[in-house]
Amino acid sequence: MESDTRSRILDAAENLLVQHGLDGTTLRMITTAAHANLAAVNYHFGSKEALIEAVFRRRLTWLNQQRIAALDALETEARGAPLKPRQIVESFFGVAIRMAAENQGGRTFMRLLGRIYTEPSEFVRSFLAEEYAVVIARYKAAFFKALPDVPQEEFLWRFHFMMGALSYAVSGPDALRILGPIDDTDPEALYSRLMSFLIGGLRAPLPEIHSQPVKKPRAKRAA
Amino acid sequence: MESDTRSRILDAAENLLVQHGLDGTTLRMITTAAHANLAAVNYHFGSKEALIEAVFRRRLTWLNQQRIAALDALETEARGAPLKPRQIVESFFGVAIRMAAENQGGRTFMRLLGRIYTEPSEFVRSFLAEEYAVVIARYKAAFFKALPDVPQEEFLWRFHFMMGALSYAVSGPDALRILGPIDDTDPEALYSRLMSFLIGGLRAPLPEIHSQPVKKPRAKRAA
DNA sequence: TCACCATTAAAACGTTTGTTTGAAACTGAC
DNA sequence: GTCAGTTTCAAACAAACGTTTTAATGGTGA
Repeated sequence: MESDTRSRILDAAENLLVQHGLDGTTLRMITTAAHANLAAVNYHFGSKEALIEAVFRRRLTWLNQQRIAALDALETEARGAPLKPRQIVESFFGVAIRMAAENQGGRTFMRLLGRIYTEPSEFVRSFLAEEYAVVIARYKAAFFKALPDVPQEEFLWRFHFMMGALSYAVSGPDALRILGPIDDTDPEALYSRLMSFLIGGLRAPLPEIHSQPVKKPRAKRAA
Repeated sequence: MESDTRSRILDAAENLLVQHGLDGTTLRMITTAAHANLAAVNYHFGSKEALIEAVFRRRLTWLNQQRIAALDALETEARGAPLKPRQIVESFFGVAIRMAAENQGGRTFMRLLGRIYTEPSEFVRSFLAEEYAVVIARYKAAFFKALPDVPQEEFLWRFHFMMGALSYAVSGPDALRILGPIDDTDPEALYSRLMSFLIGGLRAPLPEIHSQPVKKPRAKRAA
């Protein structure tokens, strides 16, 4: 019988981590919220770091599997033909947005993931890189096949920018309050808005890089 | 004579905060790095929170003043005519990117700012909102004048997405390593890349929001 | 030289941190 | 009912935290 104390702790930790950060969240806060004993964390997970890793792995593995499955489906349907850039972007970011929209837990996790992504903590990056490795490779390949004339580097940068936009998109009402009163209660609208923005950014004309010789004098459409 | 212990502490804190976060950075780490006594922080700033606030205010006020000055210059030149959306975006984000490109301190600060922006800590948001209030109002107005048919809400969301992209753009090599080896040593190239992306996202067709009645059945160019 | 002020220094303050301990409580199998 | 194995519990651990205190230091004007 899978102890449900374990998952109560995971849920509580997820909620508190997104609210107070990695170091700001204490084991006592977590165990109190989970109605568990303080020692339960070290018993079930071994250490605080191990708990944090478990919080991320629990949903991130599933998320990236969904992404790969989505890409598989697209590629099967395409029968070897290159995918449209829009399809690729939608499958990658759509899974994330959908996860954030479906239930409160997914929403919390996506916020947490967006926050953690830029955290330079070494133990975080080690398992993040591990979790992302295969999915990034797959999407990189799909993209290069779709747009062979767009330099890999250019795509990676845009992908990176898109991750930033996604992170802020799910960051919750806290960050938004700085800009003034905005309604963020409609996940469907958020999905549409973010997708428009991402596709627009992705298809923007390639920049002219002045630091090194540019092949074509005129900027051209990327997609 | 302005104590230079004070500014040594500010510099050290800036560097350590971006690396370890707000709670992960201790006063002992800061004072050691600044070659100052532990008590110096409480003497010069009063508390750890006050120090953090000083770290942000030192550069953020200047940054937003630059933004307002840039907008002033544009509007003077336009003589009452609406600005181009591209000009507005370039003046807002260009200042930031330029700050990150000019020296190591500016680069560190922009990374720190991008990280802190989504932090739901109350004391952080209170002075962040205060610092951003006027500049946001000015840019909101300029934008509404430039694109009167684009709903305010739509613009705010896109602005928010753009902030996310900027945050990740300056987030440094740490986050990038997840995507694989990318060269981020060229600030000029980064500027061009981000600008292309932002303008592309900004000018994307308005999304169709299905949750509520949409005025126009066909998506139209936002700019 | 003296007194005055701002700054630095070392030491200690009470809390809180993650972790460990050893006993108690519970579980299912025989 | 007993016993092994798992899980929970209260209590304590050393270490590190932000802050405070008190004394020493260094320079400036009278």
